Amino acid sequence: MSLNKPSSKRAALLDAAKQLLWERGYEAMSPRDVLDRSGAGHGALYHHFTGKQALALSALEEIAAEEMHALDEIFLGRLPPLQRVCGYLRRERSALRGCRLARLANESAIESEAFRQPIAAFLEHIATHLQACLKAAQQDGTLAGNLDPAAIAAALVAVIEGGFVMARVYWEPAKMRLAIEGALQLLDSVSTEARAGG
Amino acid sequence: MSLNKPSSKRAALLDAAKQLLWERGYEAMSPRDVLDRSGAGHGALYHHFTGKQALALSALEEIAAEEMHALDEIFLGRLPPLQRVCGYLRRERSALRGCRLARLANESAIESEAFRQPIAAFLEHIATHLQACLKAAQQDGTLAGNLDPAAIAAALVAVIEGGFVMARVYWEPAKMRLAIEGALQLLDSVSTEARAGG
DNA sequence: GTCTATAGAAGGATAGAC
DNA sequence: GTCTATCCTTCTATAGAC
Repeated sequence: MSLNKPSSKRAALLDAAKQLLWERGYEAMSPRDVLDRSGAGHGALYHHFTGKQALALSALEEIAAEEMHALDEIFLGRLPPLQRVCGYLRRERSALRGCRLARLANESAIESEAFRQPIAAFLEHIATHLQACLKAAQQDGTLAGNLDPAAIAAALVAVIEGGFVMARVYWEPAKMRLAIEGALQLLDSVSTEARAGG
Repeated sequence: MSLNKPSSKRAALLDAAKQLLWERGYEAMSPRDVLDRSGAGHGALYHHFTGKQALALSALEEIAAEEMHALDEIFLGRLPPLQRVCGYLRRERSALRGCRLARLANESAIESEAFRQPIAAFLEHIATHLQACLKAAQQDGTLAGNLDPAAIAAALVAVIEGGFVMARVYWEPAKMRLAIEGALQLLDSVSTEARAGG
């Protein structure tokens, strides 16, 4: 407690903001909510950050870093490229909670470049991984060569993000799984690998 | 002006609400905004509706009806089934504005069944049309028979909704088009029709 | 049916003590 | 660095006149 550790409340504020951004989004996250959950007082917030916006931005950047790191782990490994794609698509997700980053796509704050940046970087990170796998699959002959890897990667990212939207609109996680299943069937049809299950 | 038309402000309120729901979403749409835009006074709103929620719900239902009707027109006609699917996917959209209905997926109000209903009905309407086309295509032999129409339809809906999200996150309408292009390439690869341009 | 006046609560931030 | 006290604005709704 009396260790020489500066700003113990700063981390608590960031943690609370990260949770609330996922649960409620940016506009619906009030400074009061953050304070209650973090246990910090009003002063701490405005000492460490210029305001709600700056706090949210720092939180967003941490979230993006965490998620991109998690992605790297999924795409690591020596599996055949299309199986890595499949592994990403089948990844366990809490569909009803929505995408931790892209859930903010429809907030008015998204019109700010600074706010958009970490979210776009995250989507781009997914697309880059997918595209690399698709190219590798084309080179080793397991994926049809006439497809555009960038376009297919974008479509797959859209299936994931759209799947989150569907799960929430129907309030049924299975809807997201169904959409992903459809994407896998299409992908399977254009691949020449032995079927691995699905 | 002096015609015997009851509640002229009711329609104005609904119109304003329909616009604002698209532009800002539910929580960010304040009664004040609606009044300013509609030209109605405070009293008119609370006379015709019990409050903001009821107004938004009525507006949502009108929006869903309009959009479903527009869908019916797109899927009408005598084109081959896969070309109708293609026509829907290529439909002109204002990507940066987001989906008029599903843009509300991440508002906390979505947890209410009544709020969800018109939005889910809209997505279901799209999926139903798509699924019918895919089944027809399988029957006339232009689509691979091993695919599950329900899953493919869900995947295509997800591509559209996810495409909207991507366009807004990147603030680049082309991102949505790229995702749709990827879906079309996949669909094209599992169809046996002569290429119609892709 | 429509308006103005008003109200209680919450949002977001500043000032200044400790 | 952290807290409490305070401030102004906006949100959503009610009351009651016209």
